[in-house]
Amino acid sequence: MKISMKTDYAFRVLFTLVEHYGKEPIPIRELAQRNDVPKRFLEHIMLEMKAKGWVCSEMGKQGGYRLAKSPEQITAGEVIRHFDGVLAPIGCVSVFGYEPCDKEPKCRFRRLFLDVRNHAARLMDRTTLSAIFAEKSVETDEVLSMEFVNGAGI
Amino acid sequence: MKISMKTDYAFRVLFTLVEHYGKEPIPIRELAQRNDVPKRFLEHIMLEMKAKGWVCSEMGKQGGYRLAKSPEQITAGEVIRHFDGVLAPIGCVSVFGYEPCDKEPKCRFRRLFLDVRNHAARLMDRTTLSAIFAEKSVETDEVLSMEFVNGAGI
DNA sequence: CTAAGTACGACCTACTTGGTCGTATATTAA
DNA sequence: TTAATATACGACCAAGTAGGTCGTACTTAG
Repeated sequence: MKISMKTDYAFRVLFTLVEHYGKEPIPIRELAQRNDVPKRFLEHIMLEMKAKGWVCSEMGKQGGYRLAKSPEQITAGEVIRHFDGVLAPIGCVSVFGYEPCDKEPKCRFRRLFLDVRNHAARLMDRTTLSAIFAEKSVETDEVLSMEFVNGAGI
Repeated sequence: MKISMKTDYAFRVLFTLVEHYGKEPIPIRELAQRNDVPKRFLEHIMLEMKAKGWVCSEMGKQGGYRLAKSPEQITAGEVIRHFDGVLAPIGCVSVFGYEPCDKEPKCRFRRLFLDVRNHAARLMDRTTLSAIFAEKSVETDEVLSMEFVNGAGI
């Protein structure tokens, strides 16, 4: 269930670009340094993001990357779905990667997994980069202790 | 985000055992056949489930597996968490596998991922085998079309 | 004793993750 | 015009995981 490093790196860099939205392009070298991402690896990630239309590039000296659309137009859902694929726990509750369920037992989970998936999808797809950016970090301790009370450790 | 084959297989077999709860033990051979699971692979899965206390075994001829507790006492959450590990999308929102976040950008996601994780955890941990078993399969078409309208394909 | 079970560690293959490297191409400042 | 600094992009690669298979020892009913 964990998100991949690619998604993680992509988000880090996107935030730097959000912060810098409207200004001059930032070279990969700097994006990599500031976010502690391996530079050569980041090259590939940037190309993917460019193909997705989230960022655009300028070549040559003084070149680099900038956001291609406003931060309100990029959702967390898009990014995660691109780098980590389909979010649904099992195929038969996925819309994108739908696979009919032959096995009866599998289908018993539809309701449960569908709930999980729908909630995740709704949240992820409604949350834009600017919304996340504007948000304050949650206090770690508060959240953890709350969960321990519930006993619902994951 | 997909669940592993192990989890899938485990659930299939658990349901067969739920159906047969209170009767004579079922040999792996039959569990494998009925649920279309590779027999030799299932052996390992059954051992893990036995170690978890979900099933118990009887050796020798006429032996096999049966449920070790009542279907109300086994939750979907336990099973998934055992076979697929921590459910949290990122470390810093996990209670079990907590890892402090050094990177600022990562923390921006706390609220979003925490919501997703908490909802998933609550659902999974509250849903017992008997609850899933009692439930009717949802109509496939209904659900899919609903989702297409929302445009929230995952 | 034998047939039919479980128990369990060793092994294996294909795929995925998380990268690195070389090199071609574009842009600009001197 | 050339050196410096960018992006572009395919090839490669090491380690880990997923999803198994196999051999074999042990257990029990009939």
